Amino acid sequence: MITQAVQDYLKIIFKLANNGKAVSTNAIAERLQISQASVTGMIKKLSDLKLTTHRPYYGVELTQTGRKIALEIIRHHRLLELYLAEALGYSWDRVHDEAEKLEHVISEEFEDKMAKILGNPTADPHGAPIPSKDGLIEERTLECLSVIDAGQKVQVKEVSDKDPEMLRYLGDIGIFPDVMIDVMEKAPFGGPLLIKVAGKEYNLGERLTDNILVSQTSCNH
Amino acid sequence: MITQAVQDYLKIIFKLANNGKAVSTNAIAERLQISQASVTGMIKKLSDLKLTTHRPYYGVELTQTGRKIALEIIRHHRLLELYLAEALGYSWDRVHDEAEKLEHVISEEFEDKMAKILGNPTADPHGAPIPSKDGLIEERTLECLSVIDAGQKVQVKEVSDKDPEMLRYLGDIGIFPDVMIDVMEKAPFGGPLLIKVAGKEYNLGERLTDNILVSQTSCNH
DNA sequence: CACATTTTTTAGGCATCCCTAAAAAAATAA
DNA sequence: TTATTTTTTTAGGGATGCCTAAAAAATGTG
Repeated sequence: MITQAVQDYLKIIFKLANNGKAVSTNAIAERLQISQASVTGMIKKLSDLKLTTHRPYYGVELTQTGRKIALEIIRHHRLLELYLAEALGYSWDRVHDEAEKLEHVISEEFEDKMAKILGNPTADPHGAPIPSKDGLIEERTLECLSVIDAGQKVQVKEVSDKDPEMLRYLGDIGIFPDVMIDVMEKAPFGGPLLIKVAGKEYNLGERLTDNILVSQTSCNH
Repeated sequence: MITQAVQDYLKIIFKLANNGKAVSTNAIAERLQISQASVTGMIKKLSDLKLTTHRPYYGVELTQTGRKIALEIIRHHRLLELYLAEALGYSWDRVHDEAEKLEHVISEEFEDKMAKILGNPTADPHGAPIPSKDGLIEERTLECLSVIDAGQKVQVKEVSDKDPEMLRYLGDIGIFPDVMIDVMEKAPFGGPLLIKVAGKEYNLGERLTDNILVSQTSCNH
């Protein structure tokens, strides 16, 4: 039985793995805010279910099946975020928590109907790619705004959906996916970044710029 | 903590109580398809939580708080059914199962947004009344179509949402809430009812007519 | 290499909510 | 009233998924 807990583990393992790296049980525990011992137990179960492989003191990796399920949940989540924003009028800082609960219970039919109504979208309101129905996800190599040098012009591709307060601020200053940003100045030692968006200048701290993913090649979306 | 199991118990107790009658643990067990012993245990817990009162061998009743929660869940369910039908294009035989899962996880905000989009509706696609936000539900005294005598003209008010196959058949022959039905003949001993809907005649068995609620005073809806 | 630190696992428990089987209480019938 | 039947409860367990505390394995340091 694929319980909600199992789904959450698979999802987090997928996200932490990034490009297929093995994930420490430690990292999983921290992301899920549970004890390390609990993770050990669950990982054993997941591996019995052939959803993960585990080499102790090395890390956890998803199997083909585990990855498929993870992507299904992520598809649910991101479609839901977009649907909540578009169809129900949610502000983009409130979609994450609602989607987090709904993603585990909606049916295939619900998923398909949302996708159809939204025109088979490829990105959620925060710019994150929506996996396709058959488990493919766009791989992109984006950079944090925090590592961009002064004088560069970049395009916002994605922002973190975790912190509602941050999202509200970003919305206030007009930072959304696809928006162009001029990096004017960069203070040393992780100091703030002076940027220009839509003609206005702002100083952004590192906690913010770490959560904004951009591409320098302003490839058209 | 109001778990999903608790919500399900409260909802079923409310439905079985009908007009505030005490409900046997037995009846709850049957409706929830679980053992009687399990119900006894849960009822003890619900009563500890002050959500029900229980007099052994007499029955279970909801407290004020228990009733409030039950109506909240029922409101969620019925709003969801209507939303799924109206906004997502679900057929009316498929909304129940989906709503059954979603009702436990949607937020107040989701509830409010659906209600607003739907124009604060008062009935779900099967005609069942939607409780108001503050926990009031329309009380009506309807009759089963199965008890109506030949020669009567009645208005459909509500049909059971439990059996998808039945709903598809009812839809096929044009029986929906608000539709008028002429009862032409009534065979004795629970025999079929000959009815006329929209100019066409059909023989309906008791299993069907027991699940169609009508009013004789064709009060305008 | 031996010791300390970090990371992970094992051991033992707890809460929830379900189960079966047996006992007890109430209702019904002879 | 006594026996039978029905209904409900008690007793004892199981699965899931979390916990803390202690043990074990790997890694880093002098």
